[in-house]
Amino acid sequence: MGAHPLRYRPGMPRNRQDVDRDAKIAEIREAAVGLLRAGGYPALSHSAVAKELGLARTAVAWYFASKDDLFAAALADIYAADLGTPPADGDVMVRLRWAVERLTALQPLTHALHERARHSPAAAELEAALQNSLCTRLRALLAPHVAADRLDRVTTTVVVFVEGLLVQPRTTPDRLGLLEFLVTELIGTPGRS
Amino acid sequence: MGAHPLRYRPGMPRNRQDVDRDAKIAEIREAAVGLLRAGGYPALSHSAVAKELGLARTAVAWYFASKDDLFAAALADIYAADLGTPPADGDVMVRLRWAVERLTALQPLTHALHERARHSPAAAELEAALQNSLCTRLRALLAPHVAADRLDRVTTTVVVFVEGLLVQPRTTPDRLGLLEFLVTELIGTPGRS
DNA sequence: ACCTGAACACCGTTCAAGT
DNA sequence: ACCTGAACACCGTTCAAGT
Repeated sequence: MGAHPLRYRPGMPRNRQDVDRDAKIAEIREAAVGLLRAGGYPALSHSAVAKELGLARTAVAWYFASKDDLFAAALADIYAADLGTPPADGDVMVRLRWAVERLTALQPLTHALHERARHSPAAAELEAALQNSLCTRLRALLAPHVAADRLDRVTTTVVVFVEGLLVQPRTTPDRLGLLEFLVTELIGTPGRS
Repeated sequence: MGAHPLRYRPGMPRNRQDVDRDAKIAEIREAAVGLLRAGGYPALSHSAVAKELGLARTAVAWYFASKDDLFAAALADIYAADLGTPPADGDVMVRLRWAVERLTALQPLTHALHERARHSPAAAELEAALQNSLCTRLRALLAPHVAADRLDRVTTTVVVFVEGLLVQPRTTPDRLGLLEFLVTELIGTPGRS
C-alpha cells in the first residue's frame, strides 16, 4: 500500500493529526476486542465494528485492510491484557496453573489464530510472537529446576503439551492434573542425562 | 425433521430405494472428501458439491442439512481411509511416528473439526470418536512398556502432547525428535511410582 | 489522507412449489 | 421422498467518487 504521508491537509499540525489517527485506530481495536470477547472470531467483521462506531463498512478497512489484520491487532491487545501481568509470587506450579487457566479462557481465539495463521501474514506473526513469549517465560520459570542440557527440550515439551491441553475442552481439575503429572515427570529427575 | 419412511413411490421396491439413497449419499460424501482434501474446510460448501454433481445447492442440503453435517461425514471418511490401516509390524516408536505423520497431514482438517465441534453436534461427535480411538489404540501400544498404574495417565499425556504437536506447523525432524524425547522420558522409567 | 456508497461474487439457510 | 428455484440476510473485497 505504500507509506502514508504524516499529514494531508495543510492547516493541520503534524502531532494533532497523528493523535487523531492513533485514537481512531485505538477505537477500532477496542470495538474489535469487544466483539471477539463476546462472540469469537465469527462475530468479528468490518461491518460489526463499523456499526458500533457509526462508520461505513469500508472505513474500517482503510485502517485494517483485511479481516485478519483486524483480528490479529485486536487479539494482540487481548493477549497483552490477559497474559501481560503474571503473579509476582508463587512456585512453578502456581505460575504454570495461572498461565494455563488464562490460556484456556482464550482457547477459542487462539484456535482461530492458528487457523488464520496459515493464510494471513499478520496472524502468523502474532502466532510466532505468542509462541516465542510463552517459551521464553517458561524457560525462565523452569531454569532453576532442570539441568541445563535438558532445559530446551523440557521447555518445548511443556509448551507443546499445554497447547495440546487447549485443543479439546476439558474440566479444570482434569487439565491441571495432567499438567502436574507431566511436570513432575520431567522435573522430578534433574540428575538424569 | 422426523424419520423418513423407507419408501415413497408405491411401485418402487424397498431395497432398491435404499440402494439408490445410499449411493447418492456416497456420491455426495466422495465429492465432499475431494473438496476437503483439495482446499480444506473453506473449500467445502453445498454449492461446490452440488456443482460437481450437477445438482441444485439445496439438493445436497436435503441429505446433509448443515454444512457441518456434511463436513463431519466427509471427514469421518477421510480418517477411515488415512488412519484405518496402521502398519502391522514395527516397534512402539515406528507405529507412533506413523500415526503422527498421518495426523500431521490431516492437521488443517482436524483443526477445523475442533473449531466446529463447539457449534455442531455432528462435529463434536466425530471429535469424541477420534479422541477415543486414538486413546484406545495408544493404550494398547504402550501397555507392554508402562506400569499398569501409570498407563492411563501416560496414554492421555502422549495423546495431549501429540495434539499439541499438530497445533503449529513444524518440521518433521522437529516433531519426531520432540515425540521421541517425551516417550523415552515417560517410558524409560517403568519402576518409578 | 480519509471516508462513503455502490457493486461483485460469494455464503448458509429457509421455504413454497413441483414430481 | 426428493429436488428445484427463488429469496433472505449476510460476508469480504474492490473501486470510483467525494472531502
